[in-house]
Amino acid sequence: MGKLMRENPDMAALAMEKLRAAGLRPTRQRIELAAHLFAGPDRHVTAESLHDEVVVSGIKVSLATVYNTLHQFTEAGLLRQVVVDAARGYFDTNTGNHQHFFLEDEGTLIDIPGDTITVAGVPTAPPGLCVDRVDVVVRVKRA
Amino acid sequence: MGKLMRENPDMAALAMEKLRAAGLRPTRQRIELAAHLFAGPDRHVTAESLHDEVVVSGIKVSLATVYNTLHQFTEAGLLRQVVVDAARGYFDTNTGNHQHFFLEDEGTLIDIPGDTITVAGVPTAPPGLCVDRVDVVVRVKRA
DNA sequence: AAGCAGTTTAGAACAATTCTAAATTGTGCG
DNA sequence: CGCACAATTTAGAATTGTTCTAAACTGCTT
Ligand SMILES: [Mn+2]
Ligand SMILES: [Mn+2]
Ligand SMILES: [Zn+2]
Ligand SMILES: [Zn+2]
Repeated sequence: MGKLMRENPDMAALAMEKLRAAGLRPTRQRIELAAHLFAGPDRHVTAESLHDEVVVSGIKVSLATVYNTLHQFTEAGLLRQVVVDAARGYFDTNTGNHQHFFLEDEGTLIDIPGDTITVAGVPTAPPGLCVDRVDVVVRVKRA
Repeated sequence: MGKLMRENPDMAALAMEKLRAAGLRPTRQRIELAAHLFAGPDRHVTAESLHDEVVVSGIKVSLATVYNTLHQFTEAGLLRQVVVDAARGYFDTNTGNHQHFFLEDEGTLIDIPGDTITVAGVPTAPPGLCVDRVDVVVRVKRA
């Protein structure tokens, strides 16, 4: 069950579709990255974790390109960033309204569906500012 | 209105008290840092911002000591860390239950009192884990 | 005052991320 | 097709925030 695009024309076609729709030129690297990110269920990646994964799958991509691509995908609305760790940035393929468990020992994220947690009483933003987003992070540890 | 401890024996005495109570030897550097952190209203600092501030006030402290001290204060329960930015760590003198506005353009934090926001429906932690804390960050931008 | 553990520090080391400038590639056009 | 050119990729250097190391220093006890 190889993951290379050249062995999965359907996934590649879908990825190219998605890239064109986002106004991004479908290059080998972007197609492979998009296939890894969007072919299965939602996921949370780090630039480095995604890079390792793609490199192992046999495609040559530089880490700089992974960073570029993650940022471009984010700007295009295909990904969103999640801030839970002051040392690492995470990217999330689930761009809808939802929250996270953060497993501090492992450094992994688990989605909490958007209608699970209710946040009430958020004060109005300070003058001249507006609320961009309300993030809830449930930090969990070994019991 | 100098901020040096040698000009403010009362603040220095209070800081020494606080340090002794926390089991930390009251050194020149720790006294100065504690005075800056705890003499006024609650605040949010970065290692670098606090270092700049203390250096300007005339005391010689290395950045490494600021990092060491911030971590020691945090372990002692005098500070807590706030994660809002993947590139920088923030420390908060308010260790009680409260939430934050994060001004993404400026990189500054504003406290939201602990009884303002209500979070309901937090699911139970995954097996073998327990909830350490639930953080809410209200990200705000220029209107 | 001396001794010593605890503390500070300069500077090196590290880790994550961004930048730069050159090489490569996708796409439109003749 | 095969060129031309802009868009993209890349290696490697640079930057940034933070931690580490090992040597110098300092607060406390005697
Ligand atoms: Mn205070
Ligand atoms: Mn960093
Ligand atoms: Zn998610
Ligand atoms: Zn706060």
